[in-house]
Amino acid sequence: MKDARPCSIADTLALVGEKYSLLVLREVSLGATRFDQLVRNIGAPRDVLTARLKRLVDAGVLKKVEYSDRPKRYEYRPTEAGLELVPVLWTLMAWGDRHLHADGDRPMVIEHICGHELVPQVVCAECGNEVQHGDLSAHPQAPGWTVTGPAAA
Amino acid sequence: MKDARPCSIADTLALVGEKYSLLVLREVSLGATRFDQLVRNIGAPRDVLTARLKRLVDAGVLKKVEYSDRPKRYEYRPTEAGLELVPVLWTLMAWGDRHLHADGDRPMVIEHICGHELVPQVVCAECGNEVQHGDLSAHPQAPGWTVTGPAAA
DNA sequence: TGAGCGAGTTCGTTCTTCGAACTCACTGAG
DNA sequence: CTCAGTGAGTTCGAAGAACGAACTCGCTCA
Repeated sequence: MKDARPCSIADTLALVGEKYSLLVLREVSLGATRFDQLVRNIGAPRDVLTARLKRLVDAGVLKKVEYSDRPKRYEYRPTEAGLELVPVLWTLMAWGDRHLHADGDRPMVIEHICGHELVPQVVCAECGNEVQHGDLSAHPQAPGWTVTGPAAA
Repeated sequence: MKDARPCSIADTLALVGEKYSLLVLREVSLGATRFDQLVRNIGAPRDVLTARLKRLVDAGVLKKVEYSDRPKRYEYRPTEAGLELVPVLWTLMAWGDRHLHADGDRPMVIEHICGHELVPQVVCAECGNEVQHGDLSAHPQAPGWTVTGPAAA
């Protein structure tokens, strides 16, 4: 990572891309907000989880909310910024369902309020069309980039 | 990760969630497909990159394409499955631009074919509405899940 | 009085990562 | 022909992170 390109993808992954971080977000977004629930549901070592939670709180992705005075107890809830990251999880889930559980035995199904099973799709907010790889062009704003142009499959 | 919940998010992250893997996908999707380009642009140690590339090829996210016989040289290109993962990158980038570069000095801008700057949005493929956290409900299909229901901010 | 719980902390071992140096198969210049 | 250079890795020792079991601390309830 020494002399890497400046990049918001890399910056975001530096925050939430460590092992377990996105699984923490999955859990808190589903309502499992307490330390021992997270340990159980994610299967992470307690000390690692402690470190991840601290990082996510410091970054403003999670916030600690006191749910008991005496003894002081806190639960972890997603912030607005954290919730904005949740769609990434559904997109990853859909990819995993498609490519890693092609047999159809998906571990979980998400239902959208419209009544259908959620199939997340990434669209351009401006024109509403699905984002296709070939429809994009990169415009570096910072030094360090020499883009060859999107590659074909 | 011992006794974790069965989950396509976790499964997907086990494949592409290791350090550098998604940055490899960023590079190859932008056309930097060769080993030394990846080393330079990502800043990863060469041996780690070797391991990541092998994993991504084995998983069917990348494929090796020979571009020179004598000496044998291969480049790494995204497969169809790999390209399906790319929208995740733009979503992460947008989050980073919004929350980590709030001052506006974004390292890169992506332009959509519609002429506007790309602002990716995750929608329900069925009804076309933006996916809001509160509009979803989880339906576990496998044992190991006890969902409390979506949490509020 | 004493078991139990939630939320961590501690600690020794094991697994990864790091980065510099090295290898191997060539190519192209002198 | 020789020799510097290049691309794509491999090797290796040191440093750092993850693992998991055990322990602590504050408190509650029987």
